[in-house]
Amino acid sequence: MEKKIRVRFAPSPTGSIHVGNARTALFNWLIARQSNGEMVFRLEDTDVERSSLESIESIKKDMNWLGFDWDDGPYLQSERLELYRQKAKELEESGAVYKCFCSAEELEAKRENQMKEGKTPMYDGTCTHLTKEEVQAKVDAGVPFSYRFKVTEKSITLNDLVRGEILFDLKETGDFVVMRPNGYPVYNFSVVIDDALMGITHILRGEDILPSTPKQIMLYKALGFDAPQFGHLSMINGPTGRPLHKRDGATSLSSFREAGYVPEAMFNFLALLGWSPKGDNEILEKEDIISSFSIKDVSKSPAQFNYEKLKWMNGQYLHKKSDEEILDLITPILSERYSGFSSLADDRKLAVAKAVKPRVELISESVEQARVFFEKAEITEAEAVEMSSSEDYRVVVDSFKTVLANYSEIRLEDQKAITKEVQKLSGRKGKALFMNLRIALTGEMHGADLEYIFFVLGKDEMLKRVSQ
RNA sequence: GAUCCCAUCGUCUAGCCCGGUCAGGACACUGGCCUUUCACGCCGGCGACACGGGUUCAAAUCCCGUUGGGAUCGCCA
Repeated sequence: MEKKIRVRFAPSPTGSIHVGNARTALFNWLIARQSNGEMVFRLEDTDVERSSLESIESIKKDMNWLGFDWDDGPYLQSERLELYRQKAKELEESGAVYKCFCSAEELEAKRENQMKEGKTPMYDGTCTHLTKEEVQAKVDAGVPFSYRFKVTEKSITLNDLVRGEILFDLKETGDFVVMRPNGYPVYNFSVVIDDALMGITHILRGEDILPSTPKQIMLYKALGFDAPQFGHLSMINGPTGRPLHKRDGATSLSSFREAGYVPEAMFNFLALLGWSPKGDNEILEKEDIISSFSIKDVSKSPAQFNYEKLKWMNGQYLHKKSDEEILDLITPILSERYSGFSSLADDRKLAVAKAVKPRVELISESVEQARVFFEKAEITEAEAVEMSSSEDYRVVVDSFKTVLANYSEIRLEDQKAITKEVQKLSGRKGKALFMNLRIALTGEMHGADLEYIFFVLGKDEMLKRVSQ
């Protein structure tokens, strides 16, 4: 029987989740959920300088928002330091790693030199040749040291889940550090130990770490562990076609949440970033994505983050929502922006939601789309200006006032009858009737259905507006 | 410089493994329909196999090369 799939999401808590990481997390989560597997949540906080508690909270919040859950963790690497140190000692005993006394400055200088000479920068092996006595002497003298892994293999083959077989030439790979002098492990070391000990079977991650995968494979071997299955996902490009960068606009998950994107849309969009479903339909429910996702259908080439399409997709999800759901979403933003919103009766508020729904792709756009219900715009459009000074306009408005006098309360279904009466009284119909009414009431030539405008504005407000 | 990855409409992609369909879909753009306006929706249009060789009756698909883009080479992750 196949071993149960166990994946992990292991961000470093150095800020809010980036969409690229979110996509990676999603793919891992998907293969776990579709196979009754497990998800481990681990925080790679070995970089003391950049890690923060706030970041951890914001990551959890983002994950919850998207609907990712985990079965194990969160683990903090900073709490497992003893483990890494112990493993480093074991490797030293087996001869897989050795103490390196070179200082950061020396190494930096050497590296620059190698670059200048056009050579591949790699460790020159200075400390490999130290005798036991020399090592002991330096340790006694208190010279700080790191542990370096001795690369003996000439090449490594990786069978990548998305890229197939890859052969790495290790001739130019120098011995690399696994433990820093301060006792903290380097990424390559702690991931391997944690992934192995936590029983991770599949690792889907960005292709930016593809080049360090052979190092990790060597570490697995040296430590006596079986390596998991790796799958390297392509990078995500920004609108310029270059890797997505902060200057391209929003890149953190939280910024999308704050901009009014709904999690279903984000989830769907992220899934399509490199993966494509079998059929023609791209709007997919979470359950559909879970059941149909396959790592085999993941693209090898980079995907560009298409903000336009995300927005469209968000609109698709918004349009599918009930009026009540839309009302819940727009209430905070509209009550803040328009003082009149809160005092509206519930059925009027719902009418606003109904009117706004098909016209927005982003909840934030409801401010603009609902404006008509709270403010009359100045008539600026040339054609509107022209119409509003016509004889038709005066006649329609006068008739409208007359008809309105017979009403006290306006119900949603009254609009038809009212306009019918205005038509009879004014003798105007079609555009001359409806467009003039619209302009008189809203100041604009386009916007929500008159039905909703009549209902939400009510008699008094309409009278006020047409007299302006 | 070295190692590795990638290459189909403007963008994301299907098709490639097992050569033969007008190279299919989505966003964007655009024409029309629906609608008392706009929006939504529906129907259509525009638009791509990076280049060069080879194999073959036939190549987006198989092979070789070229070019272009990207990642990495760290005591960051």
